[in-house]
Amino acid sequence: MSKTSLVKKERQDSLRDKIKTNPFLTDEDIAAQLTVSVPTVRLYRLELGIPELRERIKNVAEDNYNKVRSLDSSEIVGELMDIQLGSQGVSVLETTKSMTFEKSKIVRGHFIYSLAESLAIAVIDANVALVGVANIKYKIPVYAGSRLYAKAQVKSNKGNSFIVWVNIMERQTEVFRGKFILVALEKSEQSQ
Amino acid sequence: MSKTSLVKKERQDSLRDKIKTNPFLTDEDIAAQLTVSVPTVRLYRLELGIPELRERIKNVAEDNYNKVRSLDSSEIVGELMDIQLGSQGVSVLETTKSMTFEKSKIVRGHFIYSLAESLAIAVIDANVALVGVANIKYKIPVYAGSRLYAKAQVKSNKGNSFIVWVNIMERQTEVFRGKFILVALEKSEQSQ
DNA sequence: ATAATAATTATTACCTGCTGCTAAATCCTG
DNA sequence: CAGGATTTAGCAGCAGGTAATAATTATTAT
Repeated sequence: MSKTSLVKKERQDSLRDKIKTNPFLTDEDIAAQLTVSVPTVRLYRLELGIPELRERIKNVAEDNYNKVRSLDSSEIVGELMDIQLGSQGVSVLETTKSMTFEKSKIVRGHFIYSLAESLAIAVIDANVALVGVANIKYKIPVYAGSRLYAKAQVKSNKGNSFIVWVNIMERQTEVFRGKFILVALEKSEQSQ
Repeated sequence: MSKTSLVKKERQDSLRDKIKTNPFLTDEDIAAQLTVSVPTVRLYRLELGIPELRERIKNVAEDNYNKVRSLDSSEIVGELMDIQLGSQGVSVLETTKSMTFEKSKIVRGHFIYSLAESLAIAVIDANVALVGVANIKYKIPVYAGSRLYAKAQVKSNKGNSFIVWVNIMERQTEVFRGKFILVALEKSEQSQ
């Protein structure tokens, strides 16, 4: 209400912003940026319910730990349930809110694609395989919380070229189907 | 060389594993799991060059901070450079090591697909759009560190259905091309 | 069996980035 | 100038360590 309150509010907003854009700042860093003392920063955080640096870092780490596993660096997206190299395979993905479009709550296509693509690659009996061509169809939208079953079948194999069909089901409904033409760069140990 | 050395090595391997699968363990937790003392765990970490819990958490957080922005919850994969709704758009993605297959160091297709798909969706003049069909071709492999330019063009628009072509270039070379058939669930504010 | 060596454990001082608390100083407004 | 709001200072204590030293406990070769 008073002039001071406005200044305070502005500073608190600024603090919130700074931490949002960079959660790796110590109270000391923030104090310097806002030109207030460290105790004031702590007071502000307390008032705003913003946790300390280490908590924030931990939150970022935890938030992303599973996500990243599910999409970034793991060798396969989803969980491999069953596989017969060179023939067929099954994998499963539990969809979550973080995979959806905010507006529509529908799971982004690339998560479904990734499930299919990585299964197609896994099912090939080769050390290194790349997708050359993919023809895919999303048949019905998928919402967060669905459990997606992907089934891949190797349809043909001529030399280094493989054709793999992948169908993704949610319960009894097919939500996706795709044909992948893959190229093996290296055959499996078996044949080396 | 000695029997003890083997025990030690096994324990150190086990420690490495445990931390790899769960970097959120304190030395105390680890000590309990290995049934050794806390100082031993510290000694092992020192010998193996594994940093302390807080460092590890920070690394996970930092590693993923940008990635997640680039692939999970952001509305678009890559950075949108230019867009004319309903007509065309350009986005850019810097590829990193974490996007590659470990063995071949080639960028996983789904990152490229995601760049293309999200640009195709962004370029449509609709609030909510979904991919129905995609026909895509990966022309040459992409390695970590490449800067990928994606260009999307809306080729046709009949009712709620759109056809968008996306080409992805690395320098002067086309690495990917795809045709997306999209369906708009809701038209943009403009037409509402 | 025993000295030598490796491996493990204990102990202590110190560090960062805090929390929680109390108290003092400063600012602003009426 | 009183009086509340706001800011700052100062201190004890905490988690999860580092770094260093010393003591204890295997293990092994001889």
